[in-house]
Amino acid sequence: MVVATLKQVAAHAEVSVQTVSNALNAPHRLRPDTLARVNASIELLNYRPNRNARSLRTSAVELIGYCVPSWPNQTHLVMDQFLHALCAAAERTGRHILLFTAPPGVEGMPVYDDLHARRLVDGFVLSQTETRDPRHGWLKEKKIPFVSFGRVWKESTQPGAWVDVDGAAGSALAVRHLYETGRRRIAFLSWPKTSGLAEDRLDGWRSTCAELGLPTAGLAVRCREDTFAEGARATAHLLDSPEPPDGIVALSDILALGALRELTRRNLTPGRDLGVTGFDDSPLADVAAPGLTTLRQPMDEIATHLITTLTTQSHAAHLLHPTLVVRGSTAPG
Amino acid sequence: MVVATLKQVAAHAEVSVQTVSNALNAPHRLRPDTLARVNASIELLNYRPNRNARSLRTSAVELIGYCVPSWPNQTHLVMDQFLHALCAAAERTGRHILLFTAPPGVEGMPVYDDLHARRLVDGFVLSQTETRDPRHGWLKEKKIPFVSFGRVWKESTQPGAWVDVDGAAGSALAVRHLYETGRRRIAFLSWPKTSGLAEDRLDGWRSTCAELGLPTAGLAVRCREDTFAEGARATAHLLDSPEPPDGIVALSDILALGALRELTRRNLTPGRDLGVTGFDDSPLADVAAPGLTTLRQPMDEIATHLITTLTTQSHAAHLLHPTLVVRGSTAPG
DNA sequence: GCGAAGGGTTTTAACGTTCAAAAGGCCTGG
DNA sequence: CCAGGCCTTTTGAACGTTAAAACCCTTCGC
Repeated sequence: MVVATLKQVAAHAEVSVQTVSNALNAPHRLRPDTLARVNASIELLNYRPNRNARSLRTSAVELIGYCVPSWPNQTHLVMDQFLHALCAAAERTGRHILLFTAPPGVEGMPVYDDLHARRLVDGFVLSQTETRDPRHGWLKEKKIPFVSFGRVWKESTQPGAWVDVDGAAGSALAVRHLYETGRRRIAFLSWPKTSGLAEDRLDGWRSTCAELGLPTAGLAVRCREDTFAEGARATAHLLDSPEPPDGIVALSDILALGALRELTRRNLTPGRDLGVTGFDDSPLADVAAPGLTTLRQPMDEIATHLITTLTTQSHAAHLLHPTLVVRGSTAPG
Repeated sequence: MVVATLKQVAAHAEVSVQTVSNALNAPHRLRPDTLARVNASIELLNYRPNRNARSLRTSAVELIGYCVPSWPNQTHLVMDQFLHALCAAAERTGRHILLFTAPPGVEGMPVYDDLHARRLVDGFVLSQTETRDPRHGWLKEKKIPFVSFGRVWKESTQPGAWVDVDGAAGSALAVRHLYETGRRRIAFLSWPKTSGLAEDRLDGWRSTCAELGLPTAGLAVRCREDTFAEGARATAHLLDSPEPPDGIVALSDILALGALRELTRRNLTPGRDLGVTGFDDSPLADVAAPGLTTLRQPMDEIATHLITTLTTQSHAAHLLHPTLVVRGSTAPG
């Protein structure tokens, strides 16, 4: 069956084309009986507005671009959660997500420009934000709408709107939870200093420990990369120290699982002998045994804020809070 | 800067609008000097064709729909790889991927229909195919173009085109690799019988063992779910049997990692004492220690076939072969 | 020298929708 | 009975592009 057009619906309902258009976009303008008649015809002919014609006329495509990241060495285990949430949020406003690939950083900007100039998308959601991300200024200068998932760190004035999750608050939650389950020496597994994300989460651990009067000296370990082996190595290092910790807050689920593995290897029981927490609530946290206590990013909230910020063109900043998902790895000690 | 239109380029190059259009879509029709003049104007005015106008006229949007899956209990660790490959393949033909959400199974079909009827997409890539997937027949009846990632199992005549990876061939590769590294009792960690995927991979293990004269009796274990704990439990069960295996082919990387964990717990060294392989080459395989030997899905090839099959509307079937990625977990025993 | 053929370019007419403005209908009040 | 105003509906044009036909000019064959 070929799709019906406005014209055909109009002919069937014996009104003008514009009236049918109004029935869809401004029903209050129609007399109730006309509206009913038109709607009946719409229903009967199974009419669906042609999005291309609409976009051509209104010059708004209701499509949001998202560059699908390809990390050579970093794993992104929660990308499916993020995309699902982003899609759902977009659909709640009648929009959709258009995926594309582009070189990382500022080299990719011509691709963004092209997509926007050719009217494939109205704007962009950026992720994988880096310190002083050059993409922000570029897009702003070209007047291309965008919103960033992730703060542009260390900048007092942001060139654009952003949404982010408070990593420090996340660490604070983890530390307090470990404290409440009886731990008093809480270590932190981190990454190299180059990552703004890592510093944020590390700061939260440090300040919360200070507030609770807990020691931090010698309890922060930097892992070289995000692997099980590095998490295990760092944990081994901590456990072999004169004063081993009784709790570990890890910067990622992967490091945390590495920690769990090291505990198991030493015949220590995670949760009982030592509390361990991860970050991001990746699928791994659930399939691990014991389940990994971790900090869940509020994906739906993030996505909703991203979409509304982008579509209302507001220059807002949203700092959201992660929530603690408690599983076996922090069973009361 | 407001984007230029064909009209403006035409005025600038002192030709008609259609000539500019031809310069882009059928340059051979123009006299070389005209073409050069038009191209110069295009360049100068930074002209980009408006996709909406084009689509309206040609009724082809060059967008492919993909329903972003949300598995309640199954993890999909290679989705980012898949999406990246799919995007890249689409872009190679000037197309893009449009993401959307829909209820699983046949309940979601009205969403597909709507997207197609409103001309947001030309067709769909389906994934998460199930046994006798009802979506295929539904789409075929509505004449909505689609291609499926995953066979509709056990059907002799498929209602549509598909691309899939030969799981049996994958298992065969794993078994032979373990055989060549000296293992002679090779077990298989599987899932419940309900999964066509699992049966395919299991069959490959069984037949290859038969070919090599290896035993299979008592060496296939079904895991209840895809978790580390189940993988570990099954492995423990195997190791405790009177004749323990010296190799394990697991249906998934997660089960394989569960197996590795159980080995470590028993102070066995994966790779030296027992060879273990996984499936799918998820990021975990690389971050595990030792690295997990696993079967990589040829994502780029899959994506390329999906896109070309969909866009050429051919009724083709492509069965692709996984490749073995050897890491430490099968170091020669 | 004239019709045919053909390459190159322009003209005309859509594609399906919405915007702006005009037209029509109906009621109210004088 | 008509002017004025409000509410509903129609008309005309436009969004930017491409397909098809028409047109012009040159070249070719006889």
